[in-house]
Amino acid sequence: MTDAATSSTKAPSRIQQRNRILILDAALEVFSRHGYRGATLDQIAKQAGLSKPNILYYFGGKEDIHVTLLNQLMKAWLDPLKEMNPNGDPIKELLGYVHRKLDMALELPRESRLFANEILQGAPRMGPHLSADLKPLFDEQSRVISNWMDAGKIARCDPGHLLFSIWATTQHYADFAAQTEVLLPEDERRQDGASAYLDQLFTKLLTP
Amino acid sequence: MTDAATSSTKAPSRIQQRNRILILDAALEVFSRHGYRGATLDQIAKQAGLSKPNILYYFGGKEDIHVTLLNQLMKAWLDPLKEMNPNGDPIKELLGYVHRKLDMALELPRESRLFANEILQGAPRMGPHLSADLKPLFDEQSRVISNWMDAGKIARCDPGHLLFSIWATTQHYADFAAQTEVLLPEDERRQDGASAYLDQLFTKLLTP
DNA sequence: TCGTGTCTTTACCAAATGGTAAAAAAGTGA
DNA sequence: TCACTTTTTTACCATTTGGTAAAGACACGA
Repeated sequence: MTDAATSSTKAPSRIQQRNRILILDAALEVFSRHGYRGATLDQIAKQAGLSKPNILYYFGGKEDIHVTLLNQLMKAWLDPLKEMNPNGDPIKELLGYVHRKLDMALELPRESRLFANEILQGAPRMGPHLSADLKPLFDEQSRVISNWMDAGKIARCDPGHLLFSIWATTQHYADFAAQTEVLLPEDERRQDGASAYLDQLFTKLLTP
Repeated sequence: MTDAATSSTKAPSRIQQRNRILILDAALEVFSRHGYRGATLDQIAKQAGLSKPNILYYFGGKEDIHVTLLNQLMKAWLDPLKEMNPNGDPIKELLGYVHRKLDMALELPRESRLFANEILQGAPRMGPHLSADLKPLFDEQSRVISNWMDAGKIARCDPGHLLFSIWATTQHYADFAAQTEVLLPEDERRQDGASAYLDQLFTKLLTP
């Protein structure tokens, strides 16, 4: 057999599991910093502590690794949005989403940067995913928000742009960390600062 | 003389001016899409309609082109922030800044993406600039905003995070355009949508 | 302990990449 | 027109990059 990556046949061995995780973790680090074209297999190999040919034993190639990461990412990206409950308290639901997103950005900055890099480059490998997976969910949740507004439970605003602004403000703390770290003195950089501010921002917007 | 880029001696010829602009414009296109490492001189040369050695006649190298772009960018980036007038009407001044930033993002998306790429990668070439140029201005304007709050002219909130959220929401429309273009149907993608929404968002936040 | 399949390394490639040398071409002023 | 400078092209080069072939090393059940 030439490729351990083909999950077609049988269960992966202990070593396979460990090394695939090692590789994906290293690749996440490198891709999220340099983008697809800027990343090299040698960097990934070094970061993973494996040789380059060994990496190509587990994955079909550079693109294969990148695609695998992007697929994993898409799931983690959509889940918090799905958790919004149409029957819950609207403001609580939306603020809950804001905080979930912020926590994700702060805890998984590499994933956030990987996503940002892909979109920055025009989403060459994730365009289809966006249309097929994100778009329907986006439309659905936009309608949920719209209904809340129709019911007078939250102030009226554009639901789409509302979601954009939630994404923008939360992911900013991961994607632009290099900037915020320069601008905010270390003692002001605690999570609660951002958390409290975003709470205030969106509470004021949504309160009727 | 070996390098037309050395502005040391005398005024640049018509051809020099034209070609340097051609190259920088092409480089902006390529760097903003692929980041520093992902961009190649061949791409830039092709985009500029010049040969690679010809490009290296005008610039010392890949890094030189990139640094030149980054320096130009920093100026354009700081100017809108400088325009905030401490003696003007606070809400008007801040909303004005929001709109200036949004206009910039929509009119100069490549510049915005170049900046985003650089920060995403950890600001390896712009860190010093951030500390030396952006930080003082950031601190100064934070203080101006703080004073407005002390005077009771706008609602109290964290000035630093306020600026972050302005940057995040406005630049989102440039940096994540590939995403918004998928999510928003063409007829809803007009600038006024974003403009009106951001106006509402920050007006509500700042109104005491 | 042996054999069979799994994993890793060594030694390579062809193409791409940033960059250079030097000659040819094109301007330019007298 | 001629000398002189500026600009562009052609022909390279060393290194890096994604990827492969094949031989070794290793694990593990019989």
